[in-house]
Amino acid sequence: MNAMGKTTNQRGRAVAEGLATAIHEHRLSPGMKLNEDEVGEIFGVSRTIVRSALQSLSHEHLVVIEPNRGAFVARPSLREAREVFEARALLEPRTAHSAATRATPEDIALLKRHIDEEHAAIDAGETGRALRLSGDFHIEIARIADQATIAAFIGQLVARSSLIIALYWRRRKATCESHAHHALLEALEAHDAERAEELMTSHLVDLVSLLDLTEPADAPSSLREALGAR
Amino acid sequence: MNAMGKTTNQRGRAVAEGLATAIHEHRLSPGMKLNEDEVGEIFGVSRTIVRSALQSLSHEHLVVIEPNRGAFVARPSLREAREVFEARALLEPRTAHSAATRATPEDIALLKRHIDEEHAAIDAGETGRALRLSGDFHIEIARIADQATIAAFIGQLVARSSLIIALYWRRRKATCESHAHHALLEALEAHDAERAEELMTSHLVDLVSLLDLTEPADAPSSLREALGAR
DNA sequence: GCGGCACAAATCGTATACAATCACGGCTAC
DNA sequence: GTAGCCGTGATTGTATACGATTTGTGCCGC
Repeated sequence: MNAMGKTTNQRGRAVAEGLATAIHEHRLSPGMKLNEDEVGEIFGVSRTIVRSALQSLSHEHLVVIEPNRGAFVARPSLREAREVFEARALLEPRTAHSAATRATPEDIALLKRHIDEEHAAIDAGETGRALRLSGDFHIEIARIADQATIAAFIGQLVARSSLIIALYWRRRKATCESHAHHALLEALEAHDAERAEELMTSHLVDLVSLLDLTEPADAPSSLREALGAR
Repeated sequence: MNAMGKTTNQRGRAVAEGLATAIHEHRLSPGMKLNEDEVGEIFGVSRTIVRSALQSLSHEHLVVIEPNRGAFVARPSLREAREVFEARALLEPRTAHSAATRATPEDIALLKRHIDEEHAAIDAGETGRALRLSGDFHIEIARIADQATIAAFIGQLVARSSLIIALYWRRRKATCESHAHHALLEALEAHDAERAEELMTSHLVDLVSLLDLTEPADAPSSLREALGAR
């Protein structure tokens, strides 16, 4: 998730990424409790490592740690949800602009493969994986823009978006945004920076429009489900 | 530092903030080694806590943890320095715009007090404290904009800017930016969002112009100084 | 005298043990 | 029958101990 070369904490990082991926793929739902012993046993590490991973994720707002109560998958509030997408609207269009001017043929090829994978996942009914790949597409664009700092922010926002989608998605239809990604790809390939910026803006608007950011997302029900689903 | 309600890790958070403040005030210089035992002894906590704090700071890019070597105060590269200010240029003007539309009389009063403190610190020759307050001014504006997510990003960028200033500041003259802060305050008070946005943009440009982002900041010399200064 | 190797000291990485806190159950009293 | 209390179990918070890795030093050979 973190774009920087954080070589530290080999194992802790692995656990954090494992959990993060599970969250991205909606296999861990918002509100779920993350028991330290249990997570440790699953990943074959000690609580020390798990603790480090959880704190790391807490710093990315994917996990909330309540003192003496434990770690839970975060449940972004309505307000937080709006803020995250406002931040994305501020960062990503400009980043797409930069990416369009810098994208190399290799970058384009990579993005193409990415979209193909996305389609394959959708066709295979792996909605979780499709969702994660969909997010990775945005992160990849940020990487192409060659702005590690902004890319890191976008990475975090995309990750949080996954939680927001889990909570506030209107209907259960699959990600219908692959067309938008394809259009973006074309703009990048043509080095049409203005168009890429506009496409990204409208893509994000579309995404938000698929969310229901008016009511506070049935708090208890989802929680019970999640806990019961273990 | 972190705008969110991170109630976790009471003590670890305290150590992290202690170290962060020291970094902001340039009492800890880039490259300095942060020995776990030593820090633990200073703050009266175990290595466990120190470790947690250091990892937290590493996540904010204020310290770099090299595997099996330890934690060091980060030394932002030239490239990273440019990126940080590009990110600020992307985030802060728009944030100042929002802040101008939302600022309450209380907010204005708070900012005024802030500027006064800043001046007082400068007059008293406490350049470290002045520098920190100068950064806090930007964070306060982000807070007024009422966008916690973006404010958190700006907070991190401001913190990193402190390290960048420590490394790349051209001459040793004190922060001459208080005038810019005053002008910003007036724009906010007048709810002149456009002007606030422009002022923030030019303020950041001015800031960068005071840095020397052309040469890679004498790496060894500064490091030796820092380590020797302990 | 200089380069390279081996050993020793220091420091980090991880696991484990213990203490503190919280959640849940049953119990009693009203 | 219900509300409140207390004990027990489970889970987190912190410290410490031990193993792994690195860095510095001294010795040996060249």
